[in-house]
Amino acid sequence: MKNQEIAKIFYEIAEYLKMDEVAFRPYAYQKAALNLENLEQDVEEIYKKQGLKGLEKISGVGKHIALKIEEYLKKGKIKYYEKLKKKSPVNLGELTAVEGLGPKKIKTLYQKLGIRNVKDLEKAAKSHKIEQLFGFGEKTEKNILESIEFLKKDKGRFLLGEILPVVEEVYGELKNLKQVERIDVVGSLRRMKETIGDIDFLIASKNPQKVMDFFVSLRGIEKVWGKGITKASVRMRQGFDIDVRVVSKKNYGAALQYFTGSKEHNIAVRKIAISKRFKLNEYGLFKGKKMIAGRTEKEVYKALGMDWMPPEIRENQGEVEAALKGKLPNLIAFKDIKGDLHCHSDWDGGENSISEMAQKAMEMGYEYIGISDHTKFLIIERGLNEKELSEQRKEIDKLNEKFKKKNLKFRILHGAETNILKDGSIDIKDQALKKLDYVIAGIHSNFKMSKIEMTKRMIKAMKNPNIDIISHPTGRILKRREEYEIDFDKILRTAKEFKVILEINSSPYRLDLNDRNIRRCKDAGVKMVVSTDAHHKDQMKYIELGIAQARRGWAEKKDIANAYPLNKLLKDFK
DNA sequence: GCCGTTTTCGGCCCGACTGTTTTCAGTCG
Repeated sequence: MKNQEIAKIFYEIAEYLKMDEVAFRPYAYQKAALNLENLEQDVEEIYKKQGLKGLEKISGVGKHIALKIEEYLKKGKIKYYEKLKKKSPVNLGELTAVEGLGPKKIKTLYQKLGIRNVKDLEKAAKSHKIEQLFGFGEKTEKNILESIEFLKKDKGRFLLGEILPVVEEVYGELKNLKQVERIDVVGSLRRMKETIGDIDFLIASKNPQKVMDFFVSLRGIEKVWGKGITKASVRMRQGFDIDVRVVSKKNYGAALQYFTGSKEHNIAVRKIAISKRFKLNEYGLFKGKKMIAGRTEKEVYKALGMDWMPPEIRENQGEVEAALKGKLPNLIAFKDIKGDLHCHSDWDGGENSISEMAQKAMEMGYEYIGISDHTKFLIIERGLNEKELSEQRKEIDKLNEKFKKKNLKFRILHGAETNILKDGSIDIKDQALKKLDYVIAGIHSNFKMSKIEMTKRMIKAMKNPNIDIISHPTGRILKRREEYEIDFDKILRTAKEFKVILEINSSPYRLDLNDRNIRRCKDAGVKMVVSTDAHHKDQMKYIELGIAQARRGWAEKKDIANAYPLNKLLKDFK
């Protein structure tokens, strides 16, 4: 599927146009990119079946952009984009990721200092060439260096949500090969880590050579690092590597266990094997030369006196001990989720109407959806004021009335994602908050406060008797922005005392709370909610990412508020 | 460059914050 690739190019075109101070056109490209990104159908399929007319039906795509999509599908590149790139040959993806750098500053840096990428940027900053530029200064230079340091830490890792669609595609193609008896995603992807270094597949086959030949001929491969009889490694066009390993069926379970990891988990498990005078490797569990387990993962763990455990918790964080004692947690799963409580509608500039969002929620098998649009402080997101909230209520009541008449067991809850202002107050009056079914509060401004001030600010908001949920509690953006400074233990104590629920935000760019904080939350007895923060109905599918992090944090059904049926949930809300 | 219960032109989300340029451009959300 080329949707993401084309979207990425359109985003870059938008940035190039902004560099040249072109008005409005950048936003047209951005909008087209957003809609392509969230499109469920393959844009290539649409083009094959309906041609240019079909492309133009995509929201935000008109005649000219449709032609550019066609050009990419036919020739693999877009002339217009190549021309822009030639004019300013800078690595936009890299440079815009640096905090404080936008198209204008990037343009100046290129024109005055010839800076094309982060490497050039770092060199210039370290030799204090940047602070001398007009419009730049000492602080900007320092911030640039700090931001580069942060980006370096995450280098080479990709977001789980970015990679999953590619994985599904490759998985599907390999699975269809008749020589493939079994195939699994292994490694950190099977463990659903928030960022992924590379993609690993394990395959069972009697004819490894055939599988290898097929694998290295897949579409989208840029370079083959190595190809042997049972092992191959390639670089994909999108910049990450895929490794494939083929084993025979009788070793499959042991290999699955071995390649899933984590390394720390495997070391702990192997120590147990040694203590029982066994040897564990990727081919099986051995007593002397005799293989005593290896066909399935379960068999391997069982032979070691352990229960099988979900991949998400294999991080040597106590799961080995729990598995030995038969005390593994019963992890939350998608089937337990009854509704999504953080969804935006077109009232605040989201893509879909309340009714469309509700429809999607029903399709997902939910009992309820919570509409929680931004409130007035966030002007850019068309935040709602008190009056608009009460108008929105009327629309929601009407829709609920309709569902009742149709005997549908489904309900829309009226919430809001309010803003925690600098002093900890909420941007909506208490009177209006009381009328909502529930209230979310989140920090969307002033991220760089001292730890003490930030903790005070958050706690003040949590003590507001109308606040039920804190959204994206640590404020991080993966690979982009660090968490703000906050005393998380104090936050947990306050959450417990004032019965505030903390959100696990499922956006692929946030995943906030993260796995470790989820575990802390659970251990502190604080309730959580898994939400998507969807600004488009198709983003509701990201719930899987949030659930995966919840599982990594050992969360069970009882820990997750939106695993509760509606009546119990409403009782818990203030 | 897109879009249309003000439809083929004329709009298109805009205020706060930061750092630096002493009056505001650029970035962020």
